[in-house]
Amino acid sequence: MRGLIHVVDDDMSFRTAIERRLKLAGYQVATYASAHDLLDASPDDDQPGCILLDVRIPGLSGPDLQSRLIEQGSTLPIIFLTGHADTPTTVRAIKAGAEDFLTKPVSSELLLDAIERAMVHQNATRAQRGRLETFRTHLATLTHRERQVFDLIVRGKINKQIAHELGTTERTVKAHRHQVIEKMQVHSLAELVSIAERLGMLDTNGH
Amino acid sequence: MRGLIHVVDDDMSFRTAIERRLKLAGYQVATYASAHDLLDASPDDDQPGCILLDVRIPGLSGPDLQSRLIEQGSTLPIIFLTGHADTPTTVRAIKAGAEDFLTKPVSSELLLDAIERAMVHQNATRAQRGRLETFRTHLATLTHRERQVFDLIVRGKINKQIAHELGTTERTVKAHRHQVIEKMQVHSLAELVSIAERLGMLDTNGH
DNA sequence: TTGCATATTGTTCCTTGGGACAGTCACACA
DNA sequence: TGTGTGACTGTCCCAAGGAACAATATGCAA
Repeated sequence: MRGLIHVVDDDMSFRTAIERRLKLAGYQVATYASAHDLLDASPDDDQPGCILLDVRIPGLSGPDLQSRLIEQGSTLPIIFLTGHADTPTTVRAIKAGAEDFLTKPVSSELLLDAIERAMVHQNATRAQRGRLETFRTHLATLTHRERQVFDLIVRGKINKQIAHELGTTERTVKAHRHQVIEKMQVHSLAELVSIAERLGMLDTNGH
Repeated sequence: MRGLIHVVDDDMSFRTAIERRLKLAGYQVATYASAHDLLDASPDDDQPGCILLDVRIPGLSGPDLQSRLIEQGSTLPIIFLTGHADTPTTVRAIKAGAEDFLTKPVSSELLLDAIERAMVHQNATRAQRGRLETFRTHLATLTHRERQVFDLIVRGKINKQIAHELGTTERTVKAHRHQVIEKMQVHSLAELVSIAERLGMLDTNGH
């Protein structure tokens, strides 16, 4: 089992043919006749796999589906595979983060190469995403006050300043600060800042 | 003066025509008959502007020139403008960071829109790049020892640990640490970590 | 009403960070 | 040989972070 390929195409004979080729290469395959069919199935984001997507399909178009998936936070790589490639559509798709854009008919070599790249890429980002997810989860457990303290800590404020800004005492800030490093499960201020930076919580100007 | 557009195309009549159109729109224009001509001129990276680039040109091709410029650290936005757009070339160009990929003939509206987007994008990244450049400059003034201390500081190590790892005393580390915050011109550990993170100096795993 | 979470604050003690002041040693360069 | 720089180290002292032990007040849910 090397991964699950989601094939979205309205042409049933094409779906059947591509499914056969992909299964021969060792992949699992799920086929969908429309974008909505895939949305309804809401494929697992974290499992190895990718989406093979036609551009022109009845109902929601390929790029439309791409937009939806992005909105939903999906990170399944998308490979477009279409018989009608025009430059603006290609550009938009790639800019929106599509893994590749291929034209029918496609050689097995090209297709499998693209899929392999997609898998590698997905793999590389999965771990990273997992860590960020963990951070966000921990962050969500902070109370409002703790979160305020967190924000000021990672901006380099010292307890005295934080206490002043929040209209409380240094002692109280210490208590919250303790809770923050506890809940975020870090061992140093440096880790906390690093996390905040990765989550885009620090202004690019900042200092 | 809204910006300087570098037009690279082997077709002189095209260069002349596009130059006229761009100047009408208020842009400055520099034209080049080949990729090497542009490389020789080595256009200013920080000035507002972008590159209008044909794909098929004698000698170094458009995508080849793009690669070269990327290697050289150029950040001038590149807009491809070609009469022969094929999907693989389009995909590669956009993936490599091209701002847009247009086909000849191009309407003034499309072209000027693309240029405007390129300028906005360049503007947004220029400030960010400037800051990073400043950081790198400061970083370069650190001595070897200071740099070692820097690396350990931003990983959350405390002076005692740093001293142990470097086989020196806590007092010495303090001295280097002082130099580091001095030379990097920051006011807190948080800032230091933030900078290190932005410069990609912290492992994505790290902790 | 009772129990829990949250926010708050205090005292004491220890560790860590950081400034001030001072000094040694090695090495490269004029 | 004198000068400068970088690395190294020491003492004294103060500021800041953090743990331990303790306590009060509020509001919400079982």
